[in-house]
Amino acid sequence: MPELPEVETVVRQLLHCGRMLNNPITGVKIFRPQRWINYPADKIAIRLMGHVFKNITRRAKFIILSLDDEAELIIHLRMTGKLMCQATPIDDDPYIREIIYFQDGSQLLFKDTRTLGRLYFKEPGEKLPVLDRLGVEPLSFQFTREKLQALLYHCNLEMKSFLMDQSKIAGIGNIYASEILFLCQIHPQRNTRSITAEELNRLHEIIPEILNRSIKFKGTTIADFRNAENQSGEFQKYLQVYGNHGESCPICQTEIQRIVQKQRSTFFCPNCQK
DNA sequence: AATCGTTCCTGATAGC
DNA sequence: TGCTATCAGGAACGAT
Repeated sequence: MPELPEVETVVRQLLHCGRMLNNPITGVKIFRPQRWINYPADKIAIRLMGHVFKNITRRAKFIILSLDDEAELIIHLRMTGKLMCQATPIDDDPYIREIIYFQDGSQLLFKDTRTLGRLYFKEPGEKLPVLDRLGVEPLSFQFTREKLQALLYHCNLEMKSFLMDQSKIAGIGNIYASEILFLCQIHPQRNTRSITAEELNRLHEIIPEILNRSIKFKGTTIADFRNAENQSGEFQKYLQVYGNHGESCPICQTEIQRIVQKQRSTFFCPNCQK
C-alpha cells in the first residue's frame, strides 16, 4: 500500500526513466472515468494533447505531473494503484485505467485493481482542495520539533490516529505509523497530549529517519505495491511489527499484538511500547 | 473546529 | 479440499 516512501520511489523512477519529460503527448485514453477523476475525461485528453511534462514531484502521497503550461495532472495511488512508463507498449493488464501516449512510442500507464486510486486535473492558478488540506511534509525543513510539538498539543487523538491524519503530518499510512511508534517505544493508544519532551525528540528524529530508510530500499511491498519499474520494494524485510502479530518482538520476544483503531489494524509490542 | 464512522473497491485468505 | 465470509486501507463525506 503506497505511502510516502513508495510514492517517492515511483516519482524518482519516473523522473529518471528518461521518457517522461519533454516528450510530446500524442494521445490519452481513460477507462471507466465515472468515479475516480475530478474532470471530464474527454476534456483532459484534449487539454493534454501536444503538451509535455516538465517535472514530476510529490506532495504527501500525491504524484504531481507538471505540464509545460503549469497545469497539473495529479495522481493518488491509494491501495493498488501503479504508475509506470514503458518503452515497449505491449500490456494486457485488464486493470489499466489510463494510458498517456508519447511521441517516441512510450506509454505512461496507470493500473489500479481496486479502482480506489484518483486522478485530478488542475489548471494553472486553480485550487485543489485535496492538496490544500494536507499537513506538513515530514521530510521538509518545515517539519521542526516545534511544529510537531504544536501539532501534538493542539489535538486530542490516539497517537496512531494522529500519525495517520494527513491534515497533521502528510504521507504516513498504516504501515509506517505502527513502525514509527514501535521504534519510539510509544503505545499506539497514548494521547497526543501525553507525549513527553523526550518522546517528542525521538518522534521528530525517527519519523524522517524511517521514511528515508524505506525510500533507500524502494519502499515496502506487502502484496500489491510495485514501483514504476514494476518491481517490489525491499523494506518489508526490515519491518519490526507491522503484520507480525503472534510473532515475537525483535527486542524483547514478547508476543506482538494486533488491535483495531479507527477500523485499521495497529501492530505493537505491549512490553516495549509504554 | 475537531473528530468519528461509513463507504468505495476486488483479490487474497482465514476459517469452517 | 472447497467454499464463503471477511479482510486489506486511504481519504472523501456526512454526522456528531
